[in-house]
This record gives sequence, C-alpha cells and structure tokens, in this order.
Amino acid sequence: MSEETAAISGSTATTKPAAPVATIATLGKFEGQSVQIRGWLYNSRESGKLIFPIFRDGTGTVQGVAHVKSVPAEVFETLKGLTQESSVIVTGKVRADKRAPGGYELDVENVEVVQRVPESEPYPITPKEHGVDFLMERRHLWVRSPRQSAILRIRAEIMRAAAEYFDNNGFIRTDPPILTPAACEGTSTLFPVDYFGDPAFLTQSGQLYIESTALALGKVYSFGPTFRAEKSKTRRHLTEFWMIEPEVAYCDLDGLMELAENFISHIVQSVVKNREPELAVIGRDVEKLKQITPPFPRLRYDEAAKMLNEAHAKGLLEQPFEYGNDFGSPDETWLSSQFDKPVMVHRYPAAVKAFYMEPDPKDPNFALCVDVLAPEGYGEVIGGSQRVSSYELLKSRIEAHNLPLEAFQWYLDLRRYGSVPHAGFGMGIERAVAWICGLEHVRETIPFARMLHRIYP
RNA sequence: UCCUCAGUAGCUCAAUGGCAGAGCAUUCGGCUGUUAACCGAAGGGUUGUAGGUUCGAGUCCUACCUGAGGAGCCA
Repeated sequence: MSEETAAISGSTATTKPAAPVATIATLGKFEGQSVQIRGWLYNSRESGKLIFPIFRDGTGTVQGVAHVKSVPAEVFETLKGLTQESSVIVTGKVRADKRAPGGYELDVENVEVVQRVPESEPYPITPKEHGVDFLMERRHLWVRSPRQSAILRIRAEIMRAAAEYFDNNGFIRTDPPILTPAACEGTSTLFPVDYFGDPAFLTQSGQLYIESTALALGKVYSFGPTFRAEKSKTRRHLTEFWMIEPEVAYCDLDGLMELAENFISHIVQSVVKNREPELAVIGRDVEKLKQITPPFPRLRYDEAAKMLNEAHAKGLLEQPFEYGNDFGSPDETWLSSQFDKPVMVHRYPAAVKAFYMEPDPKDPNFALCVDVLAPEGYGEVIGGSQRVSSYELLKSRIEAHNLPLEAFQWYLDLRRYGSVPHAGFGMGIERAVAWICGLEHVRETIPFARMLHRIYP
C-alpha cells in the first residue's frame, strides 16, 4: 500500500499545505495529527449545530465532524449545505473512533472548496438506489461510488498479478496487432474497419500471431483488448473485452492445464492478499477465494457429459444434454457449480472445436483442448488447446472449414519451418473479475462497458 | 436472429377502465453523535412514440422506439 501514501504533491497552486497530505486509506498512520485530504464530498448529514460531512478521495471514505463551536464560522457556513460531489481540500485532525466504519474520523479544521456543485444541477447519483440503465448512462460518474471503485481496484490487481505471473515465469510479452486483415479463427463476427480503402477488422484474438512469437521466443503472452461483433445479450458478454493469452513452444495439453491452474491460483491469492478492504466493500466471501489453489479437478468431456445426463435424469437440468455437442450455457453453469475450485474440462469432440486444435493421438475424434470453468456457476473463464503442428493436417483443416488459404499462408509457414508441439490459452479478464468479485454482470468489471446496446459514454 | 419482461416526477416505485400518488433527491425551516439520520413545509407530470377501442385509457388493442433478462455464439 506504499504507493497510496504517495499522493499528488504540491501540484495545486491553491494553498501551501500547512498539514501533510494524507490518503483516507492510510489515515491510521496520522492519528492525532492534522492532515490534508484532497477529495470530494460524498455525503453530508446535518444536525443543527453539528455537521457530519463524509469525504472520499479515491482510496476510501471518512466521516468528518464539524461543530459550530469548534470550527471557524466561515468553515461551518461552507460545510452547511455543501452539495454532494463538490471537490474540497479538507484539513482536519485524525481521531480513532469506535463508531466509525473505517476506525477513524476527521475533526474538521478547515475546508477549501475547489469547485462547488450548483444546487440547480445536483449530482445525479444519490446514495439511494438507482436502476441499471440510469447508472450505465452515467457510468462516467458511477465509477466514483465506493462499490464501483473497489471493483476497478480489484480489476487492476487481477491484471497486475496476471502479467506478474508470466513475467516471473520466463514469458515475454508480445502483443499482436489489433487491426487485422482477416478473421483469426474464421468463426466469430468481426467489426469491419476501413483501412485506407481496404477492408480490415478489429482483432477477435491474438492467438495466431502469438503462435508465431512463441516459436521465436519460446514462452510468450499477449495482453490487450479484443472485439466480437456478435449480438450476444447476456450478463457474460461484452463486444470489447480484455484477454490475456500465453502461448508456449514445446508444451502439451497436460503442461497447459498445469500452467492454467497455477496462473489462476496466483491471481486469486494476489487479490486476497492485496485487496482485502475492497473485497470487504463489495461483500465478497473471501473464504471461497482462499481455497483456490492447485491442483484443480480435471474432467474428460465424456465424464462431464455423463454428469450432465445424470443431472437431467434427476431433474436438476431442464434441457437434456446431447452427447457430441458443445456444452450450452446452462450446462456450464451447472457443471461449474458442482465444484469449489475451477474445473478443467478437456478433450472435447474435435467436430465442435476450432480448426487449429490438435487431435488426441489416442482418439482423433477428440481435441487436445481444455475449458476452465470458474466455480459458483460462473462458467468458462479460460479456453485453450494444444495446436495442430502438422502442415498437412492444418492445411486440410483450413480447407475443410472453407477458410481462405491465401490468408493463412503465414500461419502455415509456422508448420513449414521448424514446427513443434505448442499450446496456449486465453483468459477473459472481465469474466475473471466477475467471478473473483462475485458479480452478477460483466458490465461492472470494466471502466466503460461496450455492449450490444451501449456505446455511451 | 429468436423468446420473455419493462417504460408514470431528477431517482426508486404505486394507482380495480373513473380527480396523477408516495418515499428519496432539491429548496426553506428545526434538531449537539448522525450512520441510506430524523421532523415540518414548498416546488416538481404531454404516464416512451403514433394510432385505435370507449362516455371516459397510465390501465385494453395494434405498430414502432428504448432498455433489461435469457437462448444461440463465445472469453
């Protein structure tokens, strides 16, 4: 938390700080001292000659106390009727108080209003309840709320820990292009872009490109936004989302599953360790996160299919599962809710999976692939596979899927020149955040969600 | 693309086919420990749009618009 004590210093020309600048998260270090808080008025309660302004500064909230007899008259008048979300620089003495939710209160000594929100146009997001549409329309302000900022802090920790895991384990970050000449996988619907008169598309996955850098550098990963133009309208879908994808040369499916469980466990334990206050703000059950450690349960597709059939027979699943199909969303939800840890389902029928997945040498009808389903019914957070390494097989697969062979010549080159077994996976950041935070919907996991019916603000 | 549901004050929601309402927010007044503070008062409405049925429509019918949840597809 040391970075949080290093607040913005000396850049505002308004006053010389008479008291040291503190952040609300680190107030405990300043008990008994006068400090400056640079923030905003979150809410205020008045009781005649006593005012309880609640301040926020991005690191937390703290209640101030101002009595008419204990502060200068002009300070009391300023606080009286000060509007929600007005920006303020507050000076006050830090005092431990058992009644305070954060353990500390601020006895106000001075208040400087940086900008006062006018009464004629009050801050629209009150501390009362609001509907989803209203809040999403004001997402640029909604991110100020304690719950939303806590989620964004956890998201940042998830992204930091994810990159840290790869950086500490010999992976080199190689980011693929976002503008691409053709479909990567030939399946999803893409966003078209005009590229100087030629058609181009926003990337739906960097996988094919990092297969190239994996064969150059050994172990690589990419981390960036991806785009899907599908008209999905569910709590698990965004049209623009972030994905982190490792790709490893000389790696098989078993090695990939080991990587996935260590990777996820590192992320979850980092969040538990470094974002405890934020998890408390959003009311997440930390005990469920603490048990996310390797190894994860592994299920063959066949075993999972058997479980689904039994569940349907017992009336636990509405729709019957047809062997040979990919799992539907309700199937994944039910399967993942049967485990306390993420479950790794591997070796799906090759027919329902992508063209680049390596067939199982023991039975080519199955692909060497794995989906990691997060517990508590969250479903797929990771999809990965060992990649086809044979030139002839890959070429025939591309043709069988009616994909343009010219566009894949560079990809086939990777099998012409020193092909090796290699494997990789992709993790959707927003689904991981939704699971780790225990959220209903991915729209709260990213600062500005892009969805089927939302591109504002 | 398909299925289901919703749209009334700034917000969250009521209103049997019969006068358009409440809480919160805002403004004014009161209150020396409040925790979504409380008490009193005031202002605030083309009931998503267009058409239809009816003596009379927020309410019933049709179309459209906007949004939400789900399916498919996926991370």
